[in-house]
Amino acid sequence: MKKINQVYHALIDAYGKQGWWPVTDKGEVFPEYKKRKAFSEKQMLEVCIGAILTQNTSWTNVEKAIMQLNKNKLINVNKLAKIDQSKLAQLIRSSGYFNQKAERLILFAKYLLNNYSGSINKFFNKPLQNLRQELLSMHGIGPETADSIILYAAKKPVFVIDAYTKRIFSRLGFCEKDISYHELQKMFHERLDCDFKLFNEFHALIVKHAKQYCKKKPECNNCPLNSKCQKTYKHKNLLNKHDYT
DNA sequence: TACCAGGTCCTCG
DNA sequence: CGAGGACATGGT
Repeated sequence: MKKINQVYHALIDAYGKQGWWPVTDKGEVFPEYKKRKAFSEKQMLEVCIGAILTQNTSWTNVEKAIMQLNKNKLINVNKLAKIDQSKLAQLIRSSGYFNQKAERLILFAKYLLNNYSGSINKFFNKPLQNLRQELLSMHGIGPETADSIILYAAKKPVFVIDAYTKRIFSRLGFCEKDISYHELQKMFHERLDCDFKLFNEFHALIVKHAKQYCKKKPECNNCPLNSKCQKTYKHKNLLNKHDYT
């Protein structure tokens, strides 16, 4: 079995299934995505919104913002496309960078409205690569946000790379810490079965593990990947900050 | 108190 | 290209 699969199974054993993406329902934020047969348009839009709002921001801050949007019935393409930008910015204040993000949400909604009659389903009903190119062409949507939307909202198989992925897999010795987004994504695509459920679960586990053990300042005691890690940080108290990578 | 958090865009060299 | 800065809140 490939080493990368061993890492996946070790994470599953340690944390169990994560069941991402977190979605809200009736204005409440649920920590887990309940097993539904298919996302509604509203739920898909909420994932897209969450993907944009969580750019370099903690998810708890994003949850507060999404609850505000829910309260104001703004998880809706038509309404988002029309709302005053400064008003939207205040509603999503908790998610940080609120002026930028308000602009990005409105641009995203307007794009759907102008090109797909506001239908996310229509937009997602495109080949993965075309969808990805279109997402990347939008202002404010870079590779991670695009891939999060493709994987968690459109449910198509692309591996999401984020700061956590780089941190964990460089520490494991799979790559350099400054590897490019594209290169690291290629590593996962070449080594894993092309299965959106696998990509979904794996990435969610990476986030879980990065928050629990493989933090910026790693806590290597009892780390479930300890035996597979090249950097055990056994003497972490003696390390300088720059050695944490 | 300072640092951190599921990035992206812009500007410069 | 790539490095560096701007964007901003809330939790620890």
